[in-house]
Amino acid sequence: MAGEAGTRMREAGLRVTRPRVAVIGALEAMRGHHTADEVHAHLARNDVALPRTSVYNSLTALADAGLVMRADVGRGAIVYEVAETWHHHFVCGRCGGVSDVPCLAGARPCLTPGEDVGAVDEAQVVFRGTCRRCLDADGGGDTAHEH
Amino acid sequence: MAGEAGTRMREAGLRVTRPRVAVIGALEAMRGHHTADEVHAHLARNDVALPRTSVYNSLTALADAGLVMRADVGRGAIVYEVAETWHHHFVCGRCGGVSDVPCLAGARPCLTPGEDVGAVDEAQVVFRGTCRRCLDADGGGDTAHEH
DNA sequence: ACTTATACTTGGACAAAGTACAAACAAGCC
DNA sequence: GGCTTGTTTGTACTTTGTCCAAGTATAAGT
Repeated sequence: MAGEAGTRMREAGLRVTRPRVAVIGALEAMRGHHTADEVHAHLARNDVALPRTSVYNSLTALADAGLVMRADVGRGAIVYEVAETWHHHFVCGRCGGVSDVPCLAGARPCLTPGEDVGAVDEAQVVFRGTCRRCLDADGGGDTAHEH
Repeated sequence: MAGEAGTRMREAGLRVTRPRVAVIGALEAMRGHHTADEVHAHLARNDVALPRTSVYNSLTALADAGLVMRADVGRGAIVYEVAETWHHHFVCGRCGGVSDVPCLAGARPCLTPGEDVGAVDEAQVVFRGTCRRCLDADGGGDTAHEH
């Protein structure tokens, strides 16, 4: 598992180092979306004492190499996850939870701007609203939007 | 102009206060996308000394009320602009510039997730890539993408 | 296996962006 | 004019992330 990640790193032109292996391992173990700090905490819990800076460095390197997916969902911090397929995110404004939304196209960029703005590498969509759980917990009473 | 903004605030159930009028006025005067700090600096330049906190408060209140548009383009800070029509953003990874991309649908939410995730209020799309100006300035030399 | 170049790590300090809180203030209603 | 309550304001603080310089270890060369 760690060896497999190492191979992918080497293929991406990255050196296989302890922090990177640890970080990608943590993301695989945690599943879902996590901030740099959450990765750091998870590692600390598992007796892998990496400096905060190293976690940031590793995440940046791995994300740039395409081994993990970086998503800014406007929750304050950027979240990372192991990259399988390209997808989008739904953010609940009430509980802050992030869930995946499969990308209809599957490939990047999955949308194109109507105009010529330059070279588009990717289009990230962030859906905002209230998740099903918060909706249910609330009884669905005050759903009075009037944009 | 300020009166007109005041009316809209009152309609949105907000009190019309000096900081809010000043902030919305600054955004109208500046046009384009600006961070809270840029608004603060603009006001300071025009002899309107608001505390940083008040700028944040006002922007948050105005954005929540729908009078200004909040966009997280992952440039570090959130940018605000006066809300006319719903649109998306293109962020240049080289120069950090933000440009508008008209929304094909025009109404919110302009996209829907394929799945049922809850109540979706809006879908914000962030296009990332290299803007035309940077592309031209570069001669298109090192454009080596290989996702 | 030994050596070497250099990519990477590490720690500490730093900067930016935003939030929390409590007291003072003022907008809107009577 | 006076009251109620939403806002403002200033300070302090937290969170998130970057910079730097010295040390370390990876991968390649011999």
